[in-house]
Amino acid sequence: MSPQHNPAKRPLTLRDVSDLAGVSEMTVSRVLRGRGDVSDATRIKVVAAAKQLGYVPNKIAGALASQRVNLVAVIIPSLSNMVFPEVMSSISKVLDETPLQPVIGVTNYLPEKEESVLFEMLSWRPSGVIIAGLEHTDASRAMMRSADIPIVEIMDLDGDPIDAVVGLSQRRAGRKMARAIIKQGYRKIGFMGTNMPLDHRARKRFEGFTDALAKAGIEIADQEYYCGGSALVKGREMTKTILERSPGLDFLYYSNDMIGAGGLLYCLEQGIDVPGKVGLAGFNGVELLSGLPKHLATMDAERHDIGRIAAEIIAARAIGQEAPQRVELTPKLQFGDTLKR
Amino acid sequence: MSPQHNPAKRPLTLRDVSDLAGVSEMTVSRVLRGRGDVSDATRIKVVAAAKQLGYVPNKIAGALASQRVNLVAVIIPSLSNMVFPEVMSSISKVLDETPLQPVIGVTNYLPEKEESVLFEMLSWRPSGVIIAGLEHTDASRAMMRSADIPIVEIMDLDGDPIDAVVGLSQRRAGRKMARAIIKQGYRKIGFMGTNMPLDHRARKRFEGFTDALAKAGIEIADQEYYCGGSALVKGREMTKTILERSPGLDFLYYSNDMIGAGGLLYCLEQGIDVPGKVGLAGFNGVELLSGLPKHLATMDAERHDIGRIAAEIIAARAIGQEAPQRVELTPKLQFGDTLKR
DNA sequence: TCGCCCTATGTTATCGCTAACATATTTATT
DNA sequence: AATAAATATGTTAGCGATAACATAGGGCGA
Repeated sequence: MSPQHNPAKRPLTLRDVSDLAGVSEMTVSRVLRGRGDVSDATRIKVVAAAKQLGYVPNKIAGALASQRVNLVAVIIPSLSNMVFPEVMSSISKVLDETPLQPVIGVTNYLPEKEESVLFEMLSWRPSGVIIAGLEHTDASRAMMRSADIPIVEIMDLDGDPIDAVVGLSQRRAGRKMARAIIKQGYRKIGFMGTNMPLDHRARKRFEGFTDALAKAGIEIADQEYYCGGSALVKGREMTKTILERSPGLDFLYYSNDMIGAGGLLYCLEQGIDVPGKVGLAGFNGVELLSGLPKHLATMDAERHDIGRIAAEIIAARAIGQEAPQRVELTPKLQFGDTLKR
Repeated sequence: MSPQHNPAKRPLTLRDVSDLAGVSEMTVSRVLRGRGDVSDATRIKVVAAAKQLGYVPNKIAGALASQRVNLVAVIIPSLSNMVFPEVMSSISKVLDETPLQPVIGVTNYLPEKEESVLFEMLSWRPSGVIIAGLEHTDASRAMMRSADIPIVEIMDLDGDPIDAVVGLSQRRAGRKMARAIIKQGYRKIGFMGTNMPLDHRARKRFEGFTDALAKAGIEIADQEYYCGGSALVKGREMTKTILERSPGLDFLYYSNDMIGAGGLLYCLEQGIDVPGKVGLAGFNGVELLSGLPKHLATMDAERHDIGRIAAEIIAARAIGQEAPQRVELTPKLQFGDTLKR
């Protein structure tokens, strides 16, 4: 019984199904949503009719009538940083067990784009919002505040949340790494990172990092920034540049693992003693790293937990349950093979 | 003039704005959509009122009334294979110039999941669908056929498209690589790939590959499959395994660049002469590769073009313009440093 | 056997917006 | 100045579903 071709090319409605099944529209609606009491006989008739016609319900009409939309807006800065697809996949895994569905919006780290994406998404009246970071335009904050749905800001904790927040203190993560580096006796420390003033999390990590160094009376000895291009290549290039310019460096801290991996490969090729002469560390714990000849020291950002917990909060609140307002995760330092211990 | 708090907690409607502005709902609607003639004086009043209230239009109601939804469903198997985020970003770039907006659905390579994701998306009545691959369940095909919207299947060409198709012949790509390898004199060829029967594109590439080898009287000398885990690590492990089991191999073909990169790193560490003693090649041209000590031979899958063209087709058809039904792209062989020439 | 309650179905009235048409009010054209 | 044409606004009637209420039969206890 394959779907019949609809001759009028008019989109199918409940009406078409109810006519074919010989019942009312309401009964069809009940059958297709599995709500209310319907006799087995009618149920079977209706299901058969819907299938025969190839009927696909119109959620737009359904949502308008029921004032319920089972979508969750997930707003992230980028898809090319693997961190975000990973967060997404944990979110999906949790929401798959619920009637909720994630809808992704990408901001490219631009506040104005975030604002427009948010506006667009809120205009579909989602059941909740998961959004990366705590920095938003005033208009964005106002929209989220007045939307009257659960909002979960993720990844970061250093700031003033709108509603719920799940993440780690990026400043503290930076400090933690700095202390570990100092403790191992490294003193002439170089930093490499993205030249992206709008990546607030990287910025805060750097602030925490320099902060802890300062407390130990140490200053960043040299630094280098990049933007765009293949992170692995850039890491390699920046490392070459910085080491040639400041041969005395004994540690290189990278704002992310990808450039760190590039740097590591460069050092290994050059026969530099890692971590003896120069120590290296990145941030994020990307899966990729485990395939390299040496394991880069890094700090796991717990992003699977972040995604999972954020989704759980939305799911709980969507059915009227209580949920935590603030969840702090603790990044774990992984020494790998590039940080003495 | 910050958004006032809505005391009744009743969601704002056009009505609220029109009351405040002292005009009819229709006029507000016209102003906010920028359609029809409205005098500057009224426009200013209305915009001010909307802003003051923090009004966000309800697209659900709008879409139902206008029978227009500016969403494009993009259905892909996975986000963790960087290929798909890259395709997505080209799609977004094109759609950003139009009123259309992409909505992502992920199938995890499961046909049933694809079917349910598709059903879910079609129930929102999108303006078009971009979907990876040509293999779908009968129900999925039926749904797409009767949806009466442009459907663009991407990435692959070997099969029977529902509507439009943009991609490359995966079989031909496999054959092309095989011929290049044979031409350089390699004869004992090992293959490594994912153990994923549902990745039809990888399967077809492999078929094309063995096909071309067979024509030259050569058979795959050994093979190894993996599933799950870090591709880079798996590539390394499989390479070790296969080289120990079949020391006579003079070429290793990987079904994707990530495992290829792992294999390359392994060979370099082992001091194996690449490409003298053993040649290597992967597939996809991921950006990552350019950061490795040697460049892996690969074949660029043209995925930025694929995304761009698919989006252009949808955008053209959405405004009633003609658009190509079939676009074949030709993958470019990149010799890199791991395939003699 | 009466009335009560449960089950299975139908009816009616929105949900918030926009298309299409109707109605002023100006401006242009001859 | 008279009429047509354009501009600016309002009115009405849905879009396709669902919530809430209404109703028709059956079964069952007393």
